[in-house]
Amino acid sequence: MLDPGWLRRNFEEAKLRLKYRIEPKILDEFLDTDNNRRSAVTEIEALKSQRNRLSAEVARAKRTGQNATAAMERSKAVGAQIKQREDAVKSLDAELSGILNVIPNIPHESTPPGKDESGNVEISKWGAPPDFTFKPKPHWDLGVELGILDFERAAKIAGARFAVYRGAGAKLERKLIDFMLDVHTQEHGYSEILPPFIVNSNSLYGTGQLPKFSGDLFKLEGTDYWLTPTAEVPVTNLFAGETLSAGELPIKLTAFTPSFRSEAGSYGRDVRGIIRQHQFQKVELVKFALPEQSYDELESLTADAEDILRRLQLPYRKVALSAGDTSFSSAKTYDLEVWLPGLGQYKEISSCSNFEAFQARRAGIRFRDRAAGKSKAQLAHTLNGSGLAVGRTWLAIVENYQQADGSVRVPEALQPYLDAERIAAGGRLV
RNA sequence: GGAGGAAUGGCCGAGUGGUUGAAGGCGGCGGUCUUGAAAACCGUUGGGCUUGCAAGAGUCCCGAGGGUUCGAAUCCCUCUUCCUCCGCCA
Repeated sequence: MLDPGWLRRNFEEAKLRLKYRIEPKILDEFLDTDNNRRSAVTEIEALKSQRNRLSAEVARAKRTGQNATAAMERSKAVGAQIKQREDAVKSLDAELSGILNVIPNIPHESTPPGKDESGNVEISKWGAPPDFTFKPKPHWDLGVELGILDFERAAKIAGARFAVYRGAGAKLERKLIDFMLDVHTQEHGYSEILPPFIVNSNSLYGTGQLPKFSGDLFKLEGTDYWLTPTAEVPVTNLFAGETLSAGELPIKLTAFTPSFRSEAGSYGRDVRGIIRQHQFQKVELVKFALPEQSYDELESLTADAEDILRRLQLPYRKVALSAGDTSFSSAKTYDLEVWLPGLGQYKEISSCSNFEAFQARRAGIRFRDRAAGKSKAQLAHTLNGSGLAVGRTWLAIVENYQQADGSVRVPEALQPYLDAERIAAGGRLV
């Protein structure tokens, strides 16, 4: 959520900077509703002030044994007026937050202009797509042939967009999680969190998935529980409603969780293989930072995610998303895209964003800088990025490291984890 | 799942309808004293919103949301969380 006061005072600037993200009409609605609300609030507070004075008068009269009937009558009348106006304020409040809830974050000045992915800017490229002496297979063929991936049985027990990993395939997924967590905790200075995989509405509201994107989520029937769509939700909300001290920032957390997404509206997209699933595993990086340091922290967070790709020797590129392609709550986002030989294209494997105070304002994440003599709590900046999406890393390895004989070489960095050099026919680790 | 109990400011803890945004203590900050520190003493010490150039003024907040009342931290209802006991369970 944007700061309504800032939006009011910088209205024209906001309109300009949000031009790729939202209809200007919505911002006009904001201004109207905000004006109406504020005049209603001013009016109601004047009435309340009057009532408080009358109540004090009653108290004084009763204490000295005088008749208080007149003041009580007047106070009662004022009370009736307040009640009436309160309903108006309540509905204006609801209207205003309804509007604020659909206004996306203001793009950072370094975010490229553009209304969709055509405005994205490639920042860098690392590694080269492997040169195959044979026609590389997509993982949905190779994985099934190796017996490490089973879609048919997954469809039987759950449905489309689910996969069963078997043998070396299951172990590869599990060890990738270990590897990523180890690198982030031991080399990059993150603390590991194992959060609930189920969250409540309030948490989803705090990070911005609700109220606008409920259709993308799985809700547990008859409860206020939702399957978490990303570890961003439980981990960012870890400090919801808390005031941190400036000295402990930045706080760097990493978490493994499965992520559950309904993928409503993505029918026909990435239908083959495990690129887009209802459940996928992910190692997430989350940071809480001081406002003045958050853009440096975005660079280092992105570098931490890139480091996993480099250690696995997977070719990738780094892309700055355009204003229109950046997600709702983010002010700036880098996507890391890994090369997939089966698809013959780069595909998103990590999305690293700085949300500035957009999530912190909703979730109530503050910090206080006592040392600097500033005792007033300010909103922290929140950031996150995948470090990495495990399922997509799995398939990137299978496709990039495939051999002419149909086996898959294990990346050097993972060999100690898998205690093997190759995934051979029949899904055997050798 | 059943039966009880609890929730007050950074922390502990008073407060059962009328200057209580909230006693007292601890902690924090500033000061006096001291070569310095400690102790002692004095002072100070939450946040949101509205309004105002500002100083200030107003309003709301005692787990959350409703209600009763001229007036609610105090009374009533619903919910949440925590604790104890019983049941079940990895």
